[in-house]
Amino acid sequence: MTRPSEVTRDRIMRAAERLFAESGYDGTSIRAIVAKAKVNQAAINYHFDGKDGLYREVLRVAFRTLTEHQLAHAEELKSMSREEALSQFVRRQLQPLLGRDEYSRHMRIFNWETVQPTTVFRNLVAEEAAPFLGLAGDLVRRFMPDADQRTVTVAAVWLLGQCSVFVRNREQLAGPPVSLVLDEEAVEWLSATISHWVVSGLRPLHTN
Amino acid sequence: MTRPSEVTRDRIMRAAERLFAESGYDGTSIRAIVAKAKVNQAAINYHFDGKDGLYREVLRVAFRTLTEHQLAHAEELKSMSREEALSQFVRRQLQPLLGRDEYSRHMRIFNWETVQPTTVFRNLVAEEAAPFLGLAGDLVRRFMPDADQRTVTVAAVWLLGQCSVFVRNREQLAGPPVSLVLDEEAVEWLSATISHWVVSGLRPLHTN
DNA sequence: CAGGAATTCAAACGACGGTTTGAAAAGTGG
DNA sequence: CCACTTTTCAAACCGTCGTTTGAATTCCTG
Repeated sequence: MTRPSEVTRDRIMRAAERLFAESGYDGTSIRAIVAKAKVNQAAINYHFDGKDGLYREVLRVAFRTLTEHQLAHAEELKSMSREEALSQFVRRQLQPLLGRDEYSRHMRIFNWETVQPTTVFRNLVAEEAAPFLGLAGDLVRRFMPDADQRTVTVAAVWLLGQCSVFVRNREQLAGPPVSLVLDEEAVEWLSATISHWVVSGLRPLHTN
Repeated sequence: MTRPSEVTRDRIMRAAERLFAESGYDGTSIRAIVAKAKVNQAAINYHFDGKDGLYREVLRVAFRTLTEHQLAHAEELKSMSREEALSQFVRRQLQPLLGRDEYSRHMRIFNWETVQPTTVFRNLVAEEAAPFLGLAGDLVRRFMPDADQRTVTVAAVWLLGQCSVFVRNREQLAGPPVSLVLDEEAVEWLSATISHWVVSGLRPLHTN
């Protein structure tokens, strides 16, 4: 309702999103957040009911913007050929490799959750991951129209894994012994290569 | 050299390995370790020079046993057909899906490191991951003998990613909306399916 | 078995974590 | 402009953390 209180709330959210992405929940102290946001220490408890509530909120908006961002292009994919659609999907998945934008920050927050998910995160996944996984499922379904549901679901996870291994281990892959360069050209090549492997891998399943 | 001190050292190592795997470095307190190991609190500082030193040691043996476990079967793979070798490799990668054995504990410790690697871990990877990645590279090389080095390296990472997505997200995949069952039969089927996709994906690269 | 080194132990230390407090300041509506 | 609510603030509180300490105990060796 009131304006001035919203700006501190926003300052906290911005700082928290960056710090949580950088160091995770445990690795980020309230004092670090308020220092970056230049607000008083008690402001977090006042506006978010403590660190938990703040994290919950950060996680919530990250999840929302991410799925919206993906599902917004779901329609476009349907008008393409299955190969082109899958290629576009892979390209979008590898996008975080490029920069330190909002998208890659959100991905990084989720990465912190993969080892030992918060209850908050578990619920978000159970509720909101279904449409996203369904999108991936629809993509692979076009390559295996006669496959059973389990195969399609596994194929969807499998597809996501091929992209996420590069996104997740970006920083390690950049160093030795792999020393992967990650400029726009390289990411484009990577997208094309992976897409090709995926398409080739899926196609024989229903032609054999 | 002296015997009795070795048993407390070992008790600490066992407890620490389990707790670090469960909750990560930050999430595991020295007091929790000594409680589980039933030793005095100061024992960790005496035997390992503090929490850092203990973690370093746990990480070291985990890495060693893991790579030894993999490289021990590297020779066997060479006598198989490329398809069979790759299938065996995938099967081995998916092994942690089954139980809470030592192998999956070690994998879990490494998973904690993927988001923000410790210096200790970075060094271990830089030093000792090369042979393991080389093994994966050799496997895919047999499917693309004429490919350049970058393509082979990326293919090796790509291969590992297809397995690790299931290992890493095991617990989440077990719940909704995926609800993946993970008994021996299911893991066997998963290995076969992924192997098939990988083989089909790689093969056309040099036949086209 | 004595002597010294190695190991165990309970207790405390200092630092840092999230949260609470109560008063001051700023904003808002009549 | 005044009463009232909302928001900010500095300080302190309380718990947990990793580490240190110095004495007690156990172990090994000559």
